[in-house]
Amino acid sequence: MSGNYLAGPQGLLWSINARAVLDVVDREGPLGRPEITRATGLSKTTVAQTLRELVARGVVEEAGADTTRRGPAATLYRVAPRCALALGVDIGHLRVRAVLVDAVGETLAQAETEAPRRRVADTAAAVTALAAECAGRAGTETGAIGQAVVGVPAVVARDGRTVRRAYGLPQGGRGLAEAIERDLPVPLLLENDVNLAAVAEQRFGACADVADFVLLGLGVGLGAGIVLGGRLHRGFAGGAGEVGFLPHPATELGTEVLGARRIAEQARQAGIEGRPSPREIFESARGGDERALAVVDATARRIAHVAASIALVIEPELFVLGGAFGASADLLLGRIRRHLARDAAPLPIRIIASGVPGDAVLRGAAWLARHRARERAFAAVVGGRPYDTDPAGSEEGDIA
Amino acid sequence: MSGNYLAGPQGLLWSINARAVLDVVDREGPLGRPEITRATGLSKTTVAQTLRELVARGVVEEAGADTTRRGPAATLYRVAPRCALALGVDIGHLRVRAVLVDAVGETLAQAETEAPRRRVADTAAAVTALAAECAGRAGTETGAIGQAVVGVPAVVARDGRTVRRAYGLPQGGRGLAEAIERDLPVPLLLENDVNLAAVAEQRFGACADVADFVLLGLGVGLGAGIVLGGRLHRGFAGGAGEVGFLPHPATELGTEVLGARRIAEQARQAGIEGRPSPREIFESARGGDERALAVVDATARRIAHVAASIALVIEPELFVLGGAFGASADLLLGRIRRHLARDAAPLPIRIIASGVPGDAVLRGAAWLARHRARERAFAAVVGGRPYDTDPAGSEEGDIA
DNA sequence: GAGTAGGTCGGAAAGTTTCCTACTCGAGGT
DNA sequence: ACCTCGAGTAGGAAACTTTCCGACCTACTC
Repeated sequence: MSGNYLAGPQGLLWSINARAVLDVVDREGPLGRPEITRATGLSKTTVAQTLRELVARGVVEEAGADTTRRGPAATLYRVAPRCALALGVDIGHLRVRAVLVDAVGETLAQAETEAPRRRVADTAAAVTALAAECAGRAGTETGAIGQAVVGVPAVVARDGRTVRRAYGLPQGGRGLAEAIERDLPVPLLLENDVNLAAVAEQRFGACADVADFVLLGLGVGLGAGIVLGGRLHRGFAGGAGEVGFLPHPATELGTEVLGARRIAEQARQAGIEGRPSPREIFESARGGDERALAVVDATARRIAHVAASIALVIEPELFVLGGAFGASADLLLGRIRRHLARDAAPLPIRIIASGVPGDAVLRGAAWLARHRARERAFAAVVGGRPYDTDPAGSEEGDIA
Repeated sequence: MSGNYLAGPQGLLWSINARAVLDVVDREGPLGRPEITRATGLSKTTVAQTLRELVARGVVEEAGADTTRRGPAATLYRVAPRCALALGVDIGHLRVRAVLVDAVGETLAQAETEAPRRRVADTAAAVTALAAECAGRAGTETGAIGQAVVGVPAVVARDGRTVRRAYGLPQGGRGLAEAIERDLPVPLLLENDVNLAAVAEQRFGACADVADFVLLGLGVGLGAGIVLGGRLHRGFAGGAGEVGFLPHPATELGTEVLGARRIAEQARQAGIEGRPSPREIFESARGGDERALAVVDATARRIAHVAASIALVIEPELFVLGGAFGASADLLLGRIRRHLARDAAPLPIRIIASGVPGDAVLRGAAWLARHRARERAFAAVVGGRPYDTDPAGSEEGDIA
C-alpha cells in the first residue's frame, strides 16, 4: 500500500528513468554518460536529457572529465554534495557526539560534548548546540539540514519520536524530540542506538552483503539490532531486539540476562573490588586477571545463550558483536563459539566482530540521516519514489 | 537486485499499467471499466485498450454486465479462472490432503488419503495420486497445474526443495521433491506446514491486516510461522520459527520445551494412563478431568513462555494459536494470558485463536500455489513485475 | 432529457533510432 | 622525430515510434 504508484501517465516513465539514472550516479560515484547509458539500459539521448534535467534541478552536477579513454573526454556526473545535508547524533552515556555530512557522505564537521545527566531539556540543549556548532564550522545554518537522526539508548516507537524504557535517559515520552525540535526545526528522527549500530554495520562494516543479521550490542543493557531482508526490523512498537530480558536457565524470569549491571554483579561475585566498568573488566582480563577472565567467560556464555535463542526464532545468517563487546571480541569470540558448540545449538551459528571503525552509532545515525535527507531531496525532484530501485538501500521501514 | 526494473522503454509503461489493471480486477472481483478507470487513475481510453489486450492474452475475461446503473450496461471483467491452476497439498501425520483450485481461488476438486508411514517414495506416490485424482475430477490433466505447494512437517530450505529435520517424515533431503516431480512435472515447492498455516491466517483468518504476526502451531513439535512486514520470514536456511527448542527455565538446554512428546510426557507424569494424543488430553480437560487440566495449564505456561521469548526478539503485533492449539483455544487462551500477566512480560502481548476454518495448512498451501501460479501467468503476459503493486501480496520472499 | 458506457480521432509526451560532428589515441609511413 | 590517417568514442539533432490522454460522438436506459 502506502506510496506505491498504481499506474500513471507518461510522466511516470520519466520519474522511473530519472530515478534510475540518479541511483546509478549515486551508487557508482562520478560516472560518464556512456557508463550511465550502459547501466540503465536507456538510450543515450534519454540519458542526456535526463541528466540535463537533473543538473538543472540541482541534484546532480558535473564533476570534471574522464580522459582515460581515447576519443573526446567524457563529462563526469555525480550527486551534488550540497543537495542534502544531514546530521547524525549519538547520545551516549558519557558523551554526546554529532557529525554533519553532505549528500555524498563527506564529513563536513564534527563536535562533541559531555553528556548531561539529568534533565531532558539539558540533553536537548546539548544536541542543538552541537548542531549549531557543526553548521557553523561547515559554513551553513542549521536550517539547511535536511534530516537529523539522533541515536538514544532507549526503545523508540515507530513514529521515531516517542521514547520508552530509556537507559539513563529520562523516560520523557515525546519530550526529547519536542525539545530538540523547538531549537532545531528540521526533520527529526530518534532511533535506538543499537539499531543505528546495525545500520552502520550494514553500510560500513561486515554486513554489506548480508540480508539477515543481528548485531548484539552492550550498552547499559544488552540490545540487538535486527536486520531482515536488508531492512531494520523494529517491531510493532519499536521493542524488537530487547533481548536482554530473554529467559536464561540461570536467572529468574523478568530479570536481565546480561547488561552492564549484570556484568558488574558478576564481577562483585567473582571478588573483584571497586566498581569497574565492563570495559575495565575486559581490560583486566586481557591482562590475565583470573577473576576478570571468569566474568568474561560467564559473559560469553550468556551471549551464546542469547544468540542461540535469537537464532531459533529468526535464524539470521550472521551475528555481529558490537558496542563494548566489539572492542573485546578478541576475548569473547572464541569463548562464545566454544559455548555454542558445547551446548549443541540446533542450528549452526556464525558470529563475528564488528567491522565498523569508530563510533558505530554515530556513523549509523549519519548514514540514516543522509539517506533520508537524500531520499527526500530526490523525491522532490523526480517525484514520489514509485518503487524501490535498491531494496537493500531502504531500511527506513515504516517510519513516516 | 533481483527483478527490479532499473529503467525502461515505453513498453515498460504498458507493463506497469497492465499490471495495475490486472491487480485491480484481481482484487476487487468482477469490475466494470468505469470502476477500473477510477481505481487506477488511468484514462478510460487506456483502460479499454489494456483490457482488450489482457483479454486477448487470456488472463482476463468478460463476466456478464452490470445493469444496476442507468444508462447502458457496463461490461464486467474478471481474472480468467482457468488462466492458472494450482495444487495445494498437506502432508500430515495421519492424512495427506490435496486441493485443486483455479486462478480466482475456487475449489475445483479435493482428495485425501491415509498418510504412508515409512518410505519417501510412498509419500511421493500418495501426493501424485491425489494430484491425478483432483485433475481427473476437475476435467483436466496434472500437466495443466501451474504450481504445486506441498506442506510438510519439517524444516524446508529456502530452495523449497531440501527437507531437514522432518518430524515423522524420512529425512530425505531433496528426495521427496525429486520423487514427486518425477510423476508430477509441474513447478513444485515444499514448505513448512506451520508457515503455510501462517499464510492461511493472513489470507483467510484473523491477520488480514496485520503486518507482523506469529502463528504458534502444535504438530509433533512446536513451530512458529513468522510473518514480518506481510512476508513470511523463513530464516537463512529455512529454520526460523523452530521455537520448540527455546530454552526454558524448567527444561534442559537442547531439549524441547513443548511438543506432542513433551505433552505426552507431562500426561504420564500427571498420572494419566494410556498414551493419549494431545487432542485427546485437551478433550478430557474440557470434560473436567483434573489431571488433564494440569497438563493443559502446564502447556499454557510453556506457550506463554515461548511467546514472551519471541516477543523480546521480534515484537510482533499479534500471536495466533493454530494447529492443535487453535482447536483448544477455549482452554488455552485464558490460561496463557494469566501466565503472561503473572510473569510480567516486559512487553504487552496480544494472543488470539486462529480464525481459519478447516485445514489451515491445506488452505495456505493452496493459496500460495495459486499466488505463484497466477504470478507466473501474469508475468508472462505483462512482462516481469517491475515492482510490488501490493506489498502485502507477495510473501514468497526469496524462493526462486 | 439526463446520465452513463463505449468507441474513435488527433494531439501531447517520452524514448529510440539514425545520422552527423568533433575529438583523441595509436599505428605506420616518411 | 614528425606527420597522417583510421578506429574508437562523446555529444548532439532530427525523424520516427510508442503510448497515453482529452475531446467528441453514438447508443442505451431510467
